[in-house]
Amino acid sequence: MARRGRVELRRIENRISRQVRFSKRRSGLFKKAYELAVLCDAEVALVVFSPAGKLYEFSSVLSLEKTIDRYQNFMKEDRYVGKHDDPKQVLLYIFICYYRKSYW
Amino acid sequence: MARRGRVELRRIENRISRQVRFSKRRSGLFKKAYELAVLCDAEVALVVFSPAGKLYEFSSVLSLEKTIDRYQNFMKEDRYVGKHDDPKQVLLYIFICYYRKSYW
DNA sequence: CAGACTATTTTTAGGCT
DNA sequence: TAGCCTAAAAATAGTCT
Repeated sequence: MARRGRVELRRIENRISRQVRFSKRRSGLFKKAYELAVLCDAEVALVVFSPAGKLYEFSSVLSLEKTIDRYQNFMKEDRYVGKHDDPKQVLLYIFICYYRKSYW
Repeated sequence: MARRGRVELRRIENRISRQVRFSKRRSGLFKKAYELAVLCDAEVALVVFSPAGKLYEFSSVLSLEKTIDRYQNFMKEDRYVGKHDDPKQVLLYIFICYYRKSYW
């Protein structure tokens, strides 16, 4: 019984195993995100789609306006500094819509 | 030496300790997010602001359009099902703008 | 800050319910 | 699916460099 060795970092082929692992590791990930936010006073946003298409999310910020303002300010500052010229950096935009639920 | 006991889940008051812990736990969190995405074939998006205001992000999806489409479809489906009537669920919108960087 | 070290805690794979 | 259990693996707090 118990695990047979170190886990290979690649897609789990068995569908059942994959779903069970997802459920377990998702709990761990959200707990870690929560702990990082509390312990280190960080602002954390996490969005996960399960293989089955279910949506899970975590946000350490209660006020959405606050986060939006922060992102917008971040954008402005970056534009002003002219970092867009750096070829190593890729500007990304994501629009997230989700439901707040309990996790654990 | 070594730790003196279990860690209390509350903000670390010492600024230096908080920054060191942030750096370490951030690495762990991003690693876990990456592993969840690979092992379980999940779509994961993670955004973290450090206490100092630096932005860190992870996305398991290469194509931004794909993620946007997924969110938009998710919204449409939810509206159609009429889940907005559930008082336990709170609709949230977040607009995220960030730079893609390497993490570890 | 970033890396090495290490005792200790935490997470987790696999099995079972 | 979700929860309990256990041995093994991984993460990490504190310290030093």
